[in-house]
Amino acid sequence: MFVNIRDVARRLDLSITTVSRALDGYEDVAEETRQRVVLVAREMGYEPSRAARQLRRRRAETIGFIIPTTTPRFSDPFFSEFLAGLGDEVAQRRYELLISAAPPGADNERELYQRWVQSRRIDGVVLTRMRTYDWRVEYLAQRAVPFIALGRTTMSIAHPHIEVDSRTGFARVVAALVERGHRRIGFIGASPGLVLQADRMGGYRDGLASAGIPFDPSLVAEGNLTRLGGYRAAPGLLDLPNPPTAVLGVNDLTAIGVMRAAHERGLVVGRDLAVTGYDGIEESEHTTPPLATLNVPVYDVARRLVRMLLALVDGEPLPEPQVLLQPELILRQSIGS
Amino acid sequence: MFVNIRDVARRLDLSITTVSRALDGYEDVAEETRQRVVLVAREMGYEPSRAARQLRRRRAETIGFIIPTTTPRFSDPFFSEFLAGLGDEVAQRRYELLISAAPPGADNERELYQRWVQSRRIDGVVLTRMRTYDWRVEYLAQRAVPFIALGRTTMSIAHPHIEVDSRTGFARVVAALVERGHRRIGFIGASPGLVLQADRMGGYRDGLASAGIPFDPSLVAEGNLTRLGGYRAAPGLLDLPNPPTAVLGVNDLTAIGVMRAAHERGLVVGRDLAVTGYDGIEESEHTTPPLATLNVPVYDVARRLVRMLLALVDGEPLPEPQVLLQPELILRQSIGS
DNA sequence: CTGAAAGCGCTAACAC
DNA sequence: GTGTTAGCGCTTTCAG
Repeated sequence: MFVNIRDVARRLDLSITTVSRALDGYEDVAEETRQRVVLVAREMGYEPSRAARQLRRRRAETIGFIIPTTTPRFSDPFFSEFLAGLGDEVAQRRYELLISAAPPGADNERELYQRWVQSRRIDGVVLTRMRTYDWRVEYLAQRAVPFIALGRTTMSIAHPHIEVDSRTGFARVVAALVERGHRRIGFIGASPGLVLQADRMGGYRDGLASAGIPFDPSLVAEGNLTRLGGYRAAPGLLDLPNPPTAVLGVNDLTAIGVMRAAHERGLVVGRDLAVTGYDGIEESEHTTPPLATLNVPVYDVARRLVRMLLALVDGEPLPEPQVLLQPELILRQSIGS
Repeated sequence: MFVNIRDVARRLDLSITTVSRALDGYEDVAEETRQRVVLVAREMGYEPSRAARQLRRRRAETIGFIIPTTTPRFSDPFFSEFLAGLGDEVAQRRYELLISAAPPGADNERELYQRWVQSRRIDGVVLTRMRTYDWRVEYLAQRAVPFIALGRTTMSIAHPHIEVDSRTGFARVVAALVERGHRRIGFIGASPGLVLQADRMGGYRDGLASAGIPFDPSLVAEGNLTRLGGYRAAPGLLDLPNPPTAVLGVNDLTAIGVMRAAHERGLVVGRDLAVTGYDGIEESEHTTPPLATLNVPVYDVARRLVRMLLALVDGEPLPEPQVLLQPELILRQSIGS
């Protein structure tokens, strides 16, 4: 049913070696032969068996990514865009992308990584949502499995990564709000084990400090990076006797949940309450009112991560193993005009 | 560096055959031996090489799915949830999910499918966004590659699928709107080559007919299933001298785009204009105001599709090869109260 | 119940 | 330039 290299060789009256090399573009094949081979192979619809090739080459030509999920359904658009970036870059390099999902820190997650590594299923891994102590970094480093991270960890092991400077970003958001007259500014964060929480909360506090506003712990609540998390955490701030006039969501989804809660209380976002997010997901542009946010070029970052990772897989040194990017501040109506 | 079956066999002083069979749970291995093998294998962190196993078994233990993308970034939350469902079910069966993205109908898309099939990279395929004439169905059927579709085609080849009865759903939405006094009801659809467009538009017309409202082509516009598409198509209806009082979006994203356009015109959705969507994505619950929609149990449908597909891969006949589900009508404030 | 041996389809030394 | 050959690591007859 399937055409294999032998069939092609037979048809051309050549050895399978020559066919293999011709198709892989080796130099030591006569140009004319190469062309004939390529032509016939295409005509016969020949495509090398991935399994055989992987076995022989001892390379999976595949990289892995595990989507962090809390509920069984993941639905953070951030990851949709991230996945698209990974997928496109991987495809262009003729690699493949293996995807799975697991709750961060669960046994399940660990088993998945181990299985992928042990079964030589993947040549490298992309990590996101880094944790302050992250066993993945330790495990992969120790096993010498190439990996690249979106964000750094606070661990002693240095690892290649791209970091978006959300700390500075959040400080800038606070400054923008202060400039508009806000003094009571709240923050709805994420799980404290995440580096992003430490960073963004840090930026929030930096911003307050710069403006000479004392930090008030009652204006801080914890969400879980989802709309629902923001929606549920919001009352803790909005129903305060002396509620904040502005709320920073740790990401766009959280902010969207806050907007909904505000709306239900009859508050007009952008007039009675300023709300901001982070990530710059497409949805932020279409909320009512449009959401002010810090935009991260997720798609491009994902592509760049893949390029870095594949260089590592090929054993090439990275010219710039640790990249720092600035998010772009996008002011929209959710903070008034 | 990696443990292979030989290492395990040597350590146990057994043949690799026995190890292989013990781990695969064959009956003809002494229970005591089996236990020893399992124990030592686990201890050594042994996991069979996927490539070798695939080569020998002549099975990839992988199914493929290509996300339909128009822009380089896909961001329809429908597919996030769909992917999560596929991924979870596949993982549970110890299969793998291979993902890529391509614009529907592009050469690129065809090449991807062909490559996957020819390189024996996958054992089966999941299809979505079926087209009225769909070459994929023809190609896969002819190659005897197992596949399962979300939605039917209008082609002569019968194929296993799960269909959500969006036609009846849209008719019910129209009925709900008519009941609320609407007579001028618009529809923003998708590309005419899609079965979903024919179905949902059909349901819209059925609904009008039942209510005795004549069909008015000027109340129909074409989007592209994205927020932006809805946003851009909306003016064609909203800026009419005699604009509709209700608009059906072919999916939730389209509807969200319409809501934004309405908002920009100073219309209050739910009071001045009724808007409805389709899919029941999480976002629909958090829009301002929350969006009335037809909910599809995407996650569960995806899991079920995988179960059906794996049965096909195993050569089992499907007890129910063609499934029809009803979407759930969720009335929210976007159509008033 | 266990082991020897063949071979999945390919790539890469190594010869010629 | 091209061909011969030896595996990659596993599963699966087939003997015993």
